[in-house]
Amino acid sequence: MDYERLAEILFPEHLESPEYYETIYPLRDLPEGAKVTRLGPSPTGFIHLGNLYGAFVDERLAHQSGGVFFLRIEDTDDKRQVEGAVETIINSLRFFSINFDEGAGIDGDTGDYGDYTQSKRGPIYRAFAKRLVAEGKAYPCFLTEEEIAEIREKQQELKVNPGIYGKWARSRELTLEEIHKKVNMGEEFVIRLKSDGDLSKPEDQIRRISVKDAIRGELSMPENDQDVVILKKTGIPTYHFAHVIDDHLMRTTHVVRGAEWLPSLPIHVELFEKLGWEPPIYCHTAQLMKLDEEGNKRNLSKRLDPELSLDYYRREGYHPKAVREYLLTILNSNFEEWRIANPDADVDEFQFTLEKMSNSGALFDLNKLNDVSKEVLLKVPASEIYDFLRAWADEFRPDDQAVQTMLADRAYMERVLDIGRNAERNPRKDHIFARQMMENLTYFFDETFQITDPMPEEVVNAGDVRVILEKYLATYDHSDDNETWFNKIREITDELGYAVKPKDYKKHPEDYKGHVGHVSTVIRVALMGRQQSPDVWEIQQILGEDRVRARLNRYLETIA
RNA sequence: GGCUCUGUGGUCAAGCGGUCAAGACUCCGCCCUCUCACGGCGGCUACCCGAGUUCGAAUCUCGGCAGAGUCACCA
Repeated sequence: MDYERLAEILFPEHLESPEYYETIYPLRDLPEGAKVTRLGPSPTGFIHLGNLYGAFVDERLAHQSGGVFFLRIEDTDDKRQVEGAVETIINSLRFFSINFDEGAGIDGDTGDYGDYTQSKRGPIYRAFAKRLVAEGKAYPCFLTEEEIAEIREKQQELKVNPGIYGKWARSRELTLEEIHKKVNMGEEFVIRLKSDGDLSKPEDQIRRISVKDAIRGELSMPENDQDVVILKKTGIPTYHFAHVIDDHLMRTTHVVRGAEWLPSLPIHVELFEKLGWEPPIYCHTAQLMKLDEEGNKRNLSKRLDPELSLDYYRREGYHPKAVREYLLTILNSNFEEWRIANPDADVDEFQFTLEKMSNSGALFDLNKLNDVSKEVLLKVPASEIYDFLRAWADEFRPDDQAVQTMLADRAYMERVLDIGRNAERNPRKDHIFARQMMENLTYFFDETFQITDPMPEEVVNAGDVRVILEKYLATYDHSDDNETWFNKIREITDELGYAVKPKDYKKHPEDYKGHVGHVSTVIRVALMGRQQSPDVWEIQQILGEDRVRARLNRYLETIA
């Protein structure tokens, strides 16, 4: 067979030579050890936690080593394009401080290794496919869908591996004349890799490939024997071919991708071999899992788990720093240790390593995220939290009157946010995510203040609610310091026959109507509408004297 | 079904032939305390199973089992 001739028949258009592309995309001039990584999302615009997890690995690898992190849009599947998706991807990741150095972008591409959108790289793929055909390493296949289905049925009957390979690859047998004729008649075809693999041999004679994965170590699996499609009948490459061509030409050093790609690794290895290139270092990450209804672990799925989309966390109002730190705790097992030793260090100072990555899929743990978030937010100044809440509210709650009024007075809100946080020891860790914070803090604002909790039973039974509030109001002096203020409560407590020390009450409940905690709770409920809150004195200082008196009076009126 | 990956408490995980098998989160109890939170102390709960190698196995080998992934002109 004259393969050169075949290549001309199949690719009659003018194409640059492979050597041309090698020249215009030279090796990158980067310092020793610098890593080049890439994110290759399909442009559906949908990003979930798993994508973020992977993107984070790419980003750290590149930026920790002084390398390059670029965005390549993998839109070779023409069926699922979504308008504005690229922009969404970039913005979503930027929100979490994951920024690209080059690649497809909003204002066109930046970087010298473009085009960064696969659908625009047609001639490049075709040039290399043509070369493969000319060397007898790839061939046109005219099998129709129906014929392939028949082959599969037959294979099932015979209980052999399905697919187009070896003797099943009928188009391999076609002569140049037959092909030429079919092409002239306008028959459609795909280009398939002509695999050298043979898995029908006795097991001990099957060649195994061995790949060193940066996360998983030595990987060993049977070689590829499938004549996979590299160019679809539309002339567009499949993922396998695009990956090999692009990552070679874009000089990617580390390919970070999910473990679901592991089974197709032999295909990629053979492709690199046939093209005569050195493959990049593969880093197959474990997949984030989720517990399904039956209690089984399962991969995160974009179709089944919309609540795990990045948008969910943005809507709830998780701070990006919190999500970032949480991800790091499941990404690198030694991160938590490091964080305890370096409580105030910037996350980026942590040396992320592939070796410390887990091979098994982690279950997403909301409890842990919340805990991490509390710690993270404690370190974020109130003014910054305010900015964050403001942005969150404007994006997700623009018409929510309650939320908007709570944020109207910046200085006031900042004081509210800081309550109990500046204690020299054991500061409060109340803040987790925006929605939770806003719901938590409603009692600071007259517009959203509501009495939701009942008065304590002990006091109600004794009929002392009114007298406690009246005495409290009578002795209230807004300028009292915390200690003076509480001593007054102790006096009222004692006068009315309640225990000043809760312990006394617990020891001899028959001697008292209740204890100082119950008395304070009456004030809490009247003032905050809740039985639980941070320090009352501190809250009062923020509310201001007028508001405090007004709320107490209003409560007395309602029970009059 | 073939191939591949994974298997330590409820969750995430240290561990690399000798440990009373770390730690974090959750849960429970106690302490601190005017409530809640914070903090402190303590507790429950784990090496998938079975052989083998070895003086000794969570760690090495083999065989099961379980979960996950993948077998497209999708990525």
